[in-house]
Amino acid sequence: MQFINVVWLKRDLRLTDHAPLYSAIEEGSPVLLLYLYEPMLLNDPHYDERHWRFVWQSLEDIDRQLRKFNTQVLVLNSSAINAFSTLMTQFTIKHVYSHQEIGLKNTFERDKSISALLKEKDIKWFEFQTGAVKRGLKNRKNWDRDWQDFMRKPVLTPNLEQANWCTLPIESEKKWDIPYTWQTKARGIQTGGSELAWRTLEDFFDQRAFAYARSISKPEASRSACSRLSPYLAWGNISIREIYQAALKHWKTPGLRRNLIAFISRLHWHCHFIQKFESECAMEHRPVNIAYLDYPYEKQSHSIHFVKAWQQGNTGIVLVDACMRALIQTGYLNFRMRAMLVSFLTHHLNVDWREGIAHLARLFLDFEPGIHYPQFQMQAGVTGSNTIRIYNPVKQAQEHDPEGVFIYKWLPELRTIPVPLLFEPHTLTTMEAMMYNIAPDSIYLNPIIDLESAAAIARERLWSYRKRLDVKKEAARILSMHVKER
DNA sequence: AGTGCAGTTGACTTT
DNA sequence: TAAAGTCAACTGCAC
Repeated sequence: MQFINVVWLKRDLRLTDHAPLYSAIEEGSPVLLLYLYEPMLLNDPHYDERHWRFVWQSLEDIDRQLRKFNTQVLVLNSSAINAFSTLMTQFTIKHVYSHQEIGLKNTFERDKSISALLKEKDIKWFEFQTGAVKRGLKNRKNWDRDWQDFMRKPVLTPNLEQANWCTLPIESEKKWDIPYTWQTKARGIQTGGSELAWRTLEDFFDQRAFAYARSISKPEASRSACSRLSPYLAWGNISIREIYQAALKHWKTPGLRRNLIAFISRLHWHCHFIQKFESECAMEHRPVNIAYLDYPYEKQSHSIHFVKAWQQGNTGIVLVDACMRALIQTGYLNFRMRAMLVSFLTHHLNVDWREGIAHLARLFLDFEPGIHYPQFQMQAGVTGSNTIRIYNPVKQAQEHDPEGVFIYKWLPELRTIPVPLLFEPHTLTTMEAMMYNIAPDSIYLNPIIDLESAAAIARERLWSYRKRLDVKKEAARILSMHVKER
C-alpha cells in the first residue's frame, strides 16, 4: 500500500501560513488533504447551516487553488474515527498533521480517541499551535511577549509546487451530496474562502480602516469600518499572523496609526480569550466562578417565553430587536451590540446564560468557541471579577444610532416614528400611535419588560450576589490564573 | 465689580 | 466594553 501523509483540515481552511501542510510537504511522502463534515458537529446546537456553507465555500476556494496540481481536498461526511479507519484500509498512513483545535468538549474528546487510534497503529500525529495560543499553559508569564514574537515570525508558506500529491482514493466523497443550500450564496451573509479573506483585508487597510476607531461602537457604521475579517479568522481562511503582518505594512500611512493600534489590540485579545478557554475549558458547562452555580436565575418554565422573544428579536425593545434581526439575516454584529444582547438576556430578563449561549453561537458566522464562552460569561457577570455592565438599550441607541438609521433598517414597521420617539415607542400615547400608524397590539407599545425597573432589579441582584464570600474567593483564584503576570 | 445662583462639566465612586 | 450618583470647579447671567 502507498505511504501517505494526511493533513487534517479543521478550522484552518487555507493553504498559506500553514505549519501542518508545510511540514507534511517537507516530509516528502504523498500528501492527502482531508476535511470532515462530522455528524457530531452537524448536530451540535452551536452550529448552523451558515457555518457549513462557509466551510464549503472555503473548501471550494482551496480546490480552485489546487486545480493546477490536479488534486483536491478529500471531503467526507463521516466521523473522524470512521474516516481514519477507512483511510487506513486504503493507505499506509505515515503521519497525520493538523493544527491543535481549541474547541468544545466534543472535539477535544474526538481528538483524544483519534490520538489513541493512531497511537495503536503506530502513526505519528503532529499537532501545531494555533495562533499564539498555548496548550496546557499554567500561567501567563511572558504571554504578551510570546504573542509579539509569534506574530513577528515569518509566515510558513507551504511550497505547493514542490508537493507530492496523493492520488485521491475513494469514490465515496462523490456519492455524498452536499446540500444544495450550502452551495448557494446566502444573501447578506459573508462568503467564505481565502481569496475573499485577502480581498477583505486589502479593502480594509486601503479604505475602511480610516474610520475604524470612531465607528467600532456604532451598529451601522461598524459594518463597513470594522475589518469584517472575523469569519475568515474563525474558519482559518487567513491566519492571525498574516493579518498582523499586513497591518504593520500600513503603519506609516497618515491617519491610520491610531486605528491600527486599536485593531492590533483586538488581534491580541483574540488569542487572549482563546487562551483563557484553553486553560479553563470547564467553563463550557459551568460558570468560571463556581459560586455562580447558585445564582437566582429565572426558572426555566418562566424564562422560556423571554428566551423565545429574545431569540426572535421580538422583545419590544427597539435596539435589542434590531440587533437580533440583523444578526439573523447577516451573521454579523459589532462587539458592543453583541455585549448588549447578552446583557439584556442575562440581566434585564434574568435568564441563565446557558440558555442563550448556543443561540448566538449559531447566529455568529464567526463563532469561535474560545472567544464565545469567556466573553459570554464575562458579560453575564458570572466571572465575579470583571465589572458588571448593564447596558441600557435606549441610551445605546441614542448614543450610537442617533439618527435611527440602523433601527429603521431592521425594524421597518417603525419607520413612521421620528427620532427621538423611536427609541421609546412605549411612551407614545394611543393618539400618537394611531397617528404614526402603529398597530395597537404592536410589541413596541408594550415591551415584554419595563426597562428601567428591570435594570434596577438586576443591579441590586448582581451587586448583592457579588458580595458573597464564596464569589470573592473564587474570583481571586481565577484572577491569579488568567491575568497577565509580568 | 462683586455676589448669588442655576446649570454644566469632569473626575471619581458606587452599584 | 456600563450607568448612576456625588461633589467640586466652573460658567453665564442677573442684579
